[in-house]
Parts: sequence; structure tokens; C-alpha cells
Amino acid sequence: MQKIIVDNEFFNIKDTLECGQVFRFFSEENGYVVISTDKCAFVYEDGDKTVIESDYPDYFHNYFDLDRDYKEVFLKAQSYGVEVLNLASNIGKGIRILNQDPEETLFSFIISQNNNIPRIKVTIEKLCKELGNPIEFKGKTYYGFPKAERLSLKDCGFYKALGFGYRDKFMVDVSSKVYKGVDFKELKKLPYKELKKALLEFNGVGPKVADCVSLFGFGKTEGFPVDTWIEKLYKENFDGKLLDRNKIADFFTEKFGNYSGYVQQYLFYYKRSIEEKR
DNA sequence: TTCCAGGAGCTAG
DNA sequence: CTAGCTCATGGA
Repeated sequence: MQKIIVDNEFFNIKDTLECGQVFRFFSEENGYVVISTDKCAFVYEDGDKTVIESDYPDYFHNYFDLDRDYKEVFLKAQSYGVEVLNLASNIGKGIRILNQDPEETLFSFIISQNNNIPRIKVTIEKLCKELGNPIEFKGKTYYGFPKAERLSLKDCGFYKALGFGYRDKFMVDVSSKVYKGVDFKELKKLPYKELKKALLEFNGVGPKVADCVSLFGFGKTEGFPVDTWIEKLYKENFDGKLLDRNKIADFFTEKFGNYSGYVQQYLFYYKRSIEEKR
């Protein structure tokens, strides 16, 4: 087990994990166990440092986006003179956009549509426990995220029984398509707009999920996912005249350019956290 | 009971 | 191309 030690100021593990970009983590005593594909890490705070323990230090170095300067991202967000964004980025300046596995991200966000975060997490955990590889880590058994090959062996009844609802069909269709040959490395070479177009070809992937997958799974930060929370925030804190979510996304991308993904995550986390307290 | 959640597919017009 | 309807599920 190796340790990575990172300064705390622009890396808050709680905010990074709980801001809604990722579903596979567990709050354990004094820290979090994070799982990505078949790999585990334990992450905790120690004074003004955040410590990442794992047998896969290179993988989690990239996963936590440690080569990026998040002070620069934060200062950029503060530079627009948007009041709600100043507030949101101050509260969430420890958020980092994770470099998640593209395939896992694709299935995770198909599950996320018209669903809520606690239930998304429960559903994904049931899926991993059923089909994922067991991983022994720090005295407990966790489960990896199943590959498309294994997902494609199951039918709609299986997914329905796990609580997928009407999304059962999407899991069957997409896992089969991915298993038959989707080259995620080739997709990663595409620019944002072409990648989004390719992602929209999957049954169950619309504009919002495509933007989440391209951001969280492929690192394309010019997309701005618009869900119900962002739509509320747009109506209350921006000019709020647009009704179509595609046009709201375009409005934000035009405003924030390559920083759209970071800004979106600051705003999403902020909006959800203030509504939760009511 | 109705409304809502990190929406998207399908059909009519 | 857009507007409206429908799609499971469970918590509030």
C-alpha cells in the first residue's frame, strides 16, 4: 500500500465525492473508501493534507486529477463576476473533477436519469454486488464495477428485479453494444462535440447524460450538464428566459467555455446543498 | 395521494 | 424541429 499526500486547500475529499459526480464510495471511520472499476483507495484528511492510500497510486493520481492546478480553476470561476458562482466556488473550492472510467461512467449515468442520488447509489451497489469482482481491502470485501461483457449476459428481468425500473432495457441494449465492440480509447480522441454525438447513439443516453459522461468519463470540460437542479438555479439566478435544456446548456457553455464543467459542478453542489437544508 | 429525482424515447404536428 | 406524453421506483 502506497501513500499520496496532497495539500488540502484545493482538495476536499468530502466535497469531491459528495458533489454528485461519482457514486461508488463509502464513508468509513476517519475517511472514505473509493472504488473505481476493480481498484480501491482509502482517502482521509490529516491536518492540512489529504492522504490517498492505494496499491494503484498512478491510477488514483490520475483519477483525482492531481496534475491540474485547481487554484487556477477556482480563480477563473471567481473572475466572471457572477454572484452565485462566487458563493458556490468559495464553498466548493475543494471540489476536483474526477477522471473516472468511461465505461463505468456510461452505465452509471444511464442509471441516473430521472432518478435521485441516494437511489442511484443503492442501485449501483446492488449491481456491483451481483456481478462485480470481489475485492478484499482493509479487512472488508468490496465489489468492482462489472464490465459490459458480464452485464450483457443478463436480461431485462434481471435488471428490473434490481430496481432499475424502465432503464432495464437500456442496460441490456448498451451493454450488448459495448461488448460487441466500442473502443473507448478511440472515443477519447474525439473533440467534445463529436464525442457527444457518438454518446447520443446509445439507447438511454440523451443530451444531459452525454454531457455527464463526456465530462466525468472523458475529461471534456466544455460541456455543461443541465438537470433539474441546474434548471432551477438557472431560472432563479441567471436571466432565466430559456426553456429548452439544450439551449440552457449552450448559454452556459458560451459563458464559461472550457471551464463549463468545473463551474457546473460548483453550482450543482451548491444548489443541492442549500435546498437540502430546507 | 401527489410530487419529485443529475431525463430520454416516441409520436404528432 | 418542437411539444406533449409516458416510462419504474421509492422517499417525502
